[in-house]
Amino acid sequence: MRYSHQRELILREVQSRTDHPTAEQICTSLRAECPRLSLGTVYRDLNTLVEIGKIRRVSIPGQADRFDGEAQAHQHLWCTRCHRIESLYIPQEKVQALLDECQDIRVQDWALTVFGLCSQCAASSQE
Amino acid sequence: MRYSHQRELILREVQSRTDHPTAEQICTSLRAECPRLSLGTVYRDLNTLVEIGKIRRVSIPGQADRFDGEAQAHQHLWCTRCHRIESLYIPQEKVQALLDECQDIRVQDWALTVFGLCSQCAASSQE
DNA sequence: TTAACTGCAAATCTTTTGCACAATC
DNA sequence: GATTGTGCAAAAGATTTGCAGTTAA
Repeated sequence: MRYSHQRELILREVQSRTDHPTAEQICTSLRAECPRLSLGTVYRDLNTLVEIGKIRRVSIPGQADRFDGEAQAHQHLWCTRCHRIESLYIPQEKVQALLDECQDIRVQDWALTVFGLCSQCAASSQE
Repeated sequence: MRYSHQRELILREVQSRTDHPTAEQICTSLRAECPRLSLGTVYRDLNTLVEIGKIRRVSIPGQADRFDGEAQAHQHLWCTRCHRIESLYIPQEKVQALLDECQDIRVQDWALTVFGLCSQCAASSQE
């Protein structure tokens, strides 16, 4: 794979953010320094970056995919009140204990998404 | 909510199948007994049935949503070889042990999707 | 009778793709 | 110079929605 200015910008943008942006949000932000950047290119480069394992895709039903600069496997919380995505870091051995149940299948990857209230919203909802 | 013939048909169709059909597949099947059934109605009724907890939505990135007549929480395997979805039944206490890690958030629901080879494909891929 | 539900078609939203041009190696 | 990547616009795919007519209570 050959170097590409756009792909590098997109990678840095995703890695520098913790808010799990969509392709559209990434494109809008980057147009400040790269006005000609097209949404098609952003989608193409994001797909490439996911394929080579530099970033991760976070899918929430009914919404545009979001992207996460944290390359290692972890989990996500979709806050049903403030609609933000928060990364969760459940210890790998706990996840492994769960996947060990899958005896006869061959696990390649997995995704755990929790729906509920993030710590802030949970705290503010208490009397 | 008032009774609806279409919604009842759709519920029975989803409950009677184990292949996690898409809205389109459900619509096509049901047109045999309800020729005028429209895809819009199928989507509307599926959303309603998910909301009231009678069925579950299964989302795989980049694909049309699928629906599962098994109302209770469980997990899914997306076979990367034969592209079928298989339900997994990991014991609740194992899942709970994992969710117990989420101390400060309030869990309402969760989805665990495993990507890999189903038992059939895993078996046939061995020498 | 009236409020909810449906069929139909058009609209919306997300993502991909074809193509001519530009950038990298 | 050959090939990969990009911008642009159009296309494709999934899902929602407006509206007029139908149906359940």
